[in-house]
Formats: sequence, structure tokens, C-alpha cells
Amino acid sequence: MNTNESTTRLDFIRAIVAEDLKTNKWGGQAVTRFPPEPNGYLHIGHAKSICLNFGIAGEFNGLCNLRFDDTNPIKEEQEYINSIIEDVRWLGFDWQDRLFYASDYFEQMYEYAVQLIQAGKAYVCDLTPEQIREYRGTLTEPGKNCPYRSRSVEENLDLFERMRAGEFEAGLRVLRAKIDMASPNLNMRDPVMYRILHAEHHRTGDKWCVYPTYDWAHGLEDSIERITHSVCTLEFENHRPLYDWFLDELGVHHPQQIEFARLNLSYTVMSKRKLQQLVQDGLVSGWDDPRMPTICGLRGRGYTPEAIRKFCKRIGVNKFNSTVDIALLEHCVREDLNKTSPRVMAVLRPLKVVIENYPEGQVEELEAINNPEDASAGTRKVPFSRELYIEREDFMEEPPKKFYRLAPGREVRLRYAYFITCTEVVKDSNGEAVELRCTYDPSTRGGDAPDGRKVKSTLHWVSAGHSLPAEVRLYEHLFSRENPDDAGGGEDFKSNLNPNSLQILSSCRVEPSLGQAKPGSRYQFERLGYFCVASESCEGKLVFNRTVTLRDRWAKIQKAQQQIR
RNA sequence: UGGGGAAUAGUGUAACGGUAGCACGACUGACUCUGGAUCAGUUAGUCCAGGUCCGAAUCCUGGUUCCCCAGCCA
Repeated sequence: MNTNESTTRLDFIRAIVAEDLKTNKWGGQAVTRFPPEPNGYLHIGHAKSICLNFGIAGEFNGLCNLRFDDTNPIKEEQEYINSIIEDVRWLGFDWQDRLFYASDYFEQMYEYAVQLIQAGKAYVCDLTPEQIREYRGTLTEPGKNCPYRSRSVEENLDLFERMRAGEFEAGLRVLRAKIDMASPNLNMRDPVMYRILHAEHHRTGDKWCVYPTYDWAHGLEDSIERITHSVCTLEFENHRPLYDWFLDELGVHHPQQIEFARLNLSYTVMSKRKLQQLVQDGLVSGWDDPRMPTICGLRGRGYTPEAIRKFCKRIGVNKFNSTVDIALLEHCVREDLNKTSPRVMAVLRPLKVVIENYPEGQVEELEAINNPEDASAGTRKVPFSRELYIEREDFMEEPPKKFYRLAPGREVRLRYAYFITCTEVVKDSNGEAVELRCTYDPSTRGGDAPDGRKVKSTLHWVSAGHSLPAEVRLYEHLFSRENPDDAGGGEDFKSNLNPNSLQILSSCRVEPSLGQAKPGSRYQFERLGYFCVASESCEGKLVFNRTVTLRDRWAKIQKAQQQIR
């Protein structure tokens, strides 16, 4: 709590927690929870909630539980549980022995329901779903009491027990809270507490055929776990009176529900439904496609947990909807990766260079710095020879203004190597440059000229004979529109998919030090960006995913120049 | 047109009756063996209209706009 970063400003939720701690409201305890429903993969929006809940616990010397809200066996699967556990852990959070499941409380919840029935506060209703909707009324008109509302306690008890026993078909009856069918808050118009579902639950099997609804279950889960601050998203604000009502009627431990705005990010979608659609329609390779805003997608893309945590800290917490610029997320990864990733040279679109005055067969091992931001990372040797590859876009036969790179007659530096001058351009029948003939200045070995002359630019390169082939996947934003839902003419968000969101380059060359690069490890390809070794990569076939480009001044100049034309 | 929320530079957020600040972005410039990083600077804001006050983003009144709610989803 007393770190300089967190004392500066408290968001409104932390302010509440701090105040409660000060007044000893919960006996000096702060207990939060992250309560995902295991029906999908976690995304960066969940990370916001995870960082909030675990962050509060960490900062206030409290506890944060990981709890699966598994009250709907039709939608939930073990696969999701596994991925969620992996993702939360990967993000860097620890729930120790407090991994819980709502389904572990089913018996207790059932007893609480019986208690409410006995108190005349709940009843079994035989209306069909359609009828329930009709009886509920509308936003502007009150609902009306259903004919079963006045059933006796005994009959309700009997019916509810038989619901549990499996005597009725799915959907035939429900248990409802008896509150107020005229309430302006529709959630209070006798909400459903239990529905009959003859479905196999991934944890309780066929033990139950009545399952609690969210409204009934969630507060109980919080209460049973002695949660103090039940943090959820804005859309549950309307449910808070109901949350409070259940807990008050039962007279049990009653946490405070606090709502905050969920995260929206530009150039992507965040709803589970839409993400699922992308997966199902095969528009991405899966939940872990590196273009997805899912935690596993970002992980495969090369994002670090540190960067995601930093991002979540920077976006803050508030009560109004907003859309964070994805550039901020990208800034956070760059900031982290700049300090931590080893530099390496890789040529994505190779253009052959022959150094005519360099002795055939000669190879020099030149020393290169692994990370200029971290002296302890040391140096490595990079082989240099007569035939090299440079980046195709680092050469222009007719360079425009402000293009500092290689051109006929121009001298540039090869990083950590020599100054070279382009003397001749070899072209194919289409007039395309296929090879450059150059000379080098032997006195510039290592990259400095003894006579002090300067060059305008430094290029990365690899030795043709020593470099390794690699596949590199260049990723861009998944959508080409800032707000993907902003689609015209009856189209939906999918019409805004960015056709260039994935570009696969299969004839890249990387320096030999990358030969044993392990999947998941991250590098900066000098002058290009941050890349991470793809999970499919192996020693014979190297594959890299681009996490994010470096900031690129030249690209901006180029863009500006194109706009002028 | 019922109820519940919310509005501060382009974006995200501070300021809790007392100089509207920070970050991202954009734009300058310095430096540089990454057109990277770093450093310096510029840009730009209190939804509107009244009121209270020496003083209002903050308090009051009235508007405007946006979000959420009519699942046996969460």
C-alpha cells in the first residue's frame, strides 16, 4: 500500500476498500474474488478485472479467490476451466488454496432456498417461459402476479423437492422469489431462482436437475466465501437491489457489490459472443490466434504478463464506458520488451548483396551487443561474409527525399560490421532488383570510420551462407475500423475485418544464433519490431510471430509523402 | 415516454470549493552504430444554460447526450 505508485491516487473502488479498512467495517479484512463463468476463454477485458481484484487483495493485505461460477451446465466445460486457470496464473496471480466452484455450494444454496420458501418469500411457478414474460410487464407497465404466487408453503416445499428429485421435465416449473411484480426494476419482479435442467454438469454429474440462476447464486457464493467487496461490471448495477434483497432476507454475511465499466479496445471486439463467432466461422485460427484479444492469443503473440498488468494499471477504473486506444496496449508491450528482449538480426524480405572486394571464402565473427538497455546481457558473435542479405525495403534505386538508406553510389553502415557502398544493381527481366553489387571499406570494421566520416543510416543484415531460413508472421489489428461494430449497409462487425491482419513471410533469413530458439522466447529483430518464437517452431523450421513493430519514423514520413502525392 | 447509471484535450484518466495535471497519440527539435531507445518542447479539455460563492470540473436548478434493464444467460 505504501509503494509510491499506489499511494498517489486510488480509484473509486480502492477508495471504498481503503475507507472500509480504516473504519474497520469488515473487521479489517478485504476479500475479493474473480468469478469467471467457464464458458469461454479469458480476454484482456477479464485481465482488467483480474488485476483489479487480485490487485486490491495484494495492495490491502487481503485475499482474492478464484471462483468458477458454474451454474449453467449447458454452456460450461472443463476445457474452459483449464484455460482460465492457466491464464490467471500466467498473468502472475496466485489464489493459493482458494480455488472454488459455485457448484460446491449447490447443497447449501438449496437449503437457503428452502429457508426462503418457509419464510413465504419464494414459490414454485408453473408458468411457461412465454407466460412469465407476459406476466412480467414491460419497462413502462407493471407486471401482474401469477396464479401460483399464493401457493402454500407446504405445497411449494413439496413441489420444490420434487423438482430436485427429477419428477418434472426441463422448463416445466421454476422457483421464484416473491418480491414485487410492480417494481420499476424488472429484476425485482419475482426473479427466477431455480430452473429445471436435466443436464450433466461437468463437476456434479447428474446429481442435480435444478440449477440456480446467477441472481440467486452469485450473492450466496460471495457470502459463503466471506467476500467483502464484490466487484462486477456495470450491467449488474440493476441487479444490486436483488443481490441485497436475497442476502438481507437470509440474514447472512452481506458483501458490498461495486460495479465498474468493462474494457473496450479500439480495433478489436471483446464480447465472448463475437469472439466465439470469429472462431466458429474460421475467421481466425482459434481462441489463441495471435490476433485475438484473448489472454492466450496475446501470449502467443508475444505479449508479457508484465505488459498486460501495466496496461491494466494505466487504463484505470471507472463507472462509464470508454474505449481505450489499442496504441496504449502496444506502448506497454514495447516499453517492457525494450528493456528485456535480446536484439538479433533478421531479414524479412531478403535482397542479396555481394561485397565485391571482400575475399571469397572469408568469414569474420563480428561482435554485436545483445541489449543496449541491459549491459548484463553481454555480446555475441555474428558471422560476416562476402554474400549477405539486407532488407529489400532498405534499398531504393531512386531514393525520394529523406530516404537515408542504401541507393546506387550511396554509402551506409551494416550494423556492427562495415560501411558498404552500392556500385551496381542487378535486375531481372521485369526490372526488379535481384542483387546488389557493393564494395566495403575494410578500415570501418566494427562500424566506425577512422577518418570520422559519417553515414546517414545503419542497416541490419545476415550472412547469406550462415543465416537460417525462417517463417515470420506479421500481424496487424484484427479490424481495420476503430470501432468494428461501426458497419454500414446491414453488415455486421465481421465486414470490418482487416484483410491484412495476417501476412505470412516464408523466405525470411535470421542470424544463426537463433538456431535453438525455444517457443515462447522473445526477441527484438533490430529495426523491425518485437517477435516471439511461435509454438509450432522447432529447430529445423523456425517460426516467429510479430508482437508489435518498433516505432517507425520512416514509415510515417513515407505515409506523409504518399498523402502529398 | 418506467427505473438504474454516467459525462474533463483525439484517447484513457487526475484534481473531492482554491493555479485544470498525468499518460498514450499527433507534431517539433536534440542525441544516436536500431529512422529503436532516451531527452526537451508544442498541440489540445471541464456536455449545455442558469444560479450560489471572493472563488465552481466540484455545490444547486433545469436541460442535452450516452450506457444498462422486459433470459428459465452471466
